[in-house]
Amino acid sequence: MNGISMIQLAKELGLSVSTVSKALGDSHEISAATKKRVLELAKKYKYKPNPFASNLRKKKGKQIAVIIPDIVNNFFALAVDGIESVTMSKHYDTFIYLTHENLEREKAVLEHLESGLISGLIISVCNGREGYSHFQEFYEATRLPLVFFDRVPDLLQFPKVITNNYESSLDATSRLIKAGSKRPVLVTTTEPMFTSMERRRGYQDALEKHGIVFTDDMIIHCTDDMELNYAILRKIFSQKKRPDGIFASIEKYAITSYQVCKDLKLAIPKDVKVIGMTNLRTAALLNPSLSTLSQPAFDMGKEAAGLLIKMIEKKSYAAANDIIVLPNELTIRDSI
Amino acid sequence: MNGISMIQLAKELGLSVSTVSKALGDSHEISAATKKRVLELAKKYKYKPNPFASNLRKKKGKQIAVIIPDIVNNFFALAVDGIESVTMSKHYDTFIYLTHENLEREKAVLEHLESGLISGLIISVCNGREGYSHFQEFYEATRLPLVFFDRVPDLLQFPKVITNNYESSLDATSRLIKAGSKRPVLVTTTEPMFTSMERRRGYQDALEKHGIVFTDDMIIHCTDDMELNYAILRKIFSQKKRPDGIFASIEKYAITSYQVCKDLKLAIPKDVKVIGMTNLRTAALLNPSLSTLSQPAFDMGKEAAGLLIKMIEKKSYAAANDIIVLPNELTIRDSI
DNA sequence: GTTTTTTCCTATAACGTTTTCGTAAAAGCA
DNA sequence: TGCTTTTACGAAAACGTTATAGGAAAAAAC
Repeated sequence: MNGISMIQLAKELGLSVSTVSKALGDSHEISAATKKRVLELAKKYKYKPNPFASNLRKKKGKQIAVIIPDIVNNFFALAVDGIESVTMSKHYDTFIYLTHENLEREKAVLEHLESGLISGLIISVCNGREGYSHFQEFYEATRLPLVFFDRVPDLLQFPKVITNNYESSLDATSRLIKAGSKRPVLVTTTEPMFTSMERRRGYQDALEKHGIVFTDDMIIHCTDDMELNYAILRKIFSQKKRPDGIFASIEKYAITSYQVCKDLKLAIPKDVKVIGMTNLRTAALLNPSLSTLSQPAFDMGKEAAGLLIKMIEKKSYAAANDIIVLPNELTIRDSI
Repeated sequence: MNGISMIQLAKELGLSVSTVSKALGDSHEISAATKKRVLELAKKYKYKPNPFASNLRKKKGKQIAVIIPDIVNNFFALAVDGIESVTMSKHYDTFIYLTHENLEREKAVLEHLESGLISGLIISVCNGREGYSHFQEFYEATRLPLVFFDRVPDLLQFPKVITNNYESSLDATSRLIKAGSKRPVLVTTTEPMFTSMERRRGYQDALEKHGIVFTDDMIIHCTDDMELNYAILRKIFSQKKRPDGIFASIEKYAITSYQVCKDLKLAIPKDVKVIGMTNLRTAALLNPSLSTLSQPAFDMGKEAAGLLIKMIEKKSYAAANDIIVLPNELTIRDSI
């Protein structure tokens, strides 16, 4: 703000503002000698172009936004890390907005961003599927490039970065069964999301593949309320005919499952085998170490940001309907 | 970008642009009737002021930046969560920059931000103490408000949000000793930071208070290299005269300590008592559950953002040298 | 009924860039 | 030489706001 402006540079150099601007932009219209003079003085005064003036005139800037449900979650933190690694290297600035699974908040952020503050947007949507129209509206209003990752709106035509949720869930469930589980349950969210539906599909197909009859009570719906989740799981695992396997499709549900088993004196993996969908670094240190299906969170962020910037810089229009699928990683530890 | 502008609003209303601007700004110079007309049309067209034009003219905007070493770390993630909760409610936009403990990167970000993109800055500095001059230079160049949190440059006069590292370390160490540890060690970083120095001071004073003679080898210096840390700790705990207590002053060192004890078949807490400085949510699920000294990360973020915005909006000049101290929380579990 | 004040609005100049267009001088070419 | 082309720059308009100064009409004051 307090720095020197192009006008002052021009004055001191005895040049016009437009010449200075072009020289700094390395335009072919400017002679090498002049460019050198300009650059040197600019360096001497540590000249930095005013981004507001520049963005205003060019009608776009090098700022993007990331909208995610939560940052206190290893998956999203890793994704942001991946995004930032790209935006940093490409000299973009990254805004961050947290929705905390609140649809109204998500809409509000989107509406706020219609002001044109940014040149592109990376999103992982919040829980629930009732409405995705605000994304469409945002796009209609701004025509700005949008990239979704992980939690994507399946019905909308936007570029997406996702994982092979179906295949890897099928795989994980199969491993539970092969390890001896006769009745593995799926612990998932009450909120219907594309990702969790895919995981469920993989889970059910694995059961079918191994000749296990699926019944509705094998899907355990948990919530955002950890206390309530504990109660739900405890009740189910206190039954005589309790499950002997858990595929926890959400990070925090694996932890609660562990707690319930510990408190009910159910031995893992003898009584209950567990695989958790999680990126927790402490998975290996739990007792027993937790087998995990982990998402390539950092790479998802990287891919999403790379795609977005490509779209912003129009190096590739083809990207518009790209769907990038990255593989989840299954790590078998002592819990199965 | 594609939205309607003030000029078009003015045209359609048969008013001048300045009238529209003032009406939208709820100026007293404009009659209630006119304000109503303007507001209604603005709403109808979903008018959003162009932030670049506005910021350019006003010479400031509602954007701030957060510079932190890492986001894949519960402490910083929580802090960002706290910051965002404030910036959201105050309608500020939050940029995020990660230094990954790289001083050059930190300097580069700061220099980039000298362009005037933001109106304020929240920082937790990266490892090492050799240079803090870039912060001073940034301030001289921009005169922008700056707030540090947790990892603060002790020698610079800026507002800070920290925790009672000294007192709580003294307390934690005392608990280790009272629990029976005759020779508790401090596992800390090689990088000299204000925070870790304070923790060390608390640790040493606790030893003295309980009549335990301190020797240099009771400070175990770990690095960023997890493998190396493992080797260092393993070597020390393999000795005949091994320590019987650990105060791990950095999150990840507690985990490594657990691993080493597990592999060396040292029972926690019988053979070794452990307290870790960490915000890990899984601390309670480790085997045995880890006693923690945790930082009020979310609140630190909240306080820092609140302070910053107060300074930006000049509601309080007095904030300039504020130091806010929040208490760490000691949670005793099974590891001592 | 004149002066003063208040009310409500407009004109215009910024803010610091980028871009379009114009043009003098230099260079190329026959 | 005279013509065209290229090179290297400048003038000025634009981007969409906000702030300052001013002014006409209405209201208030004397």
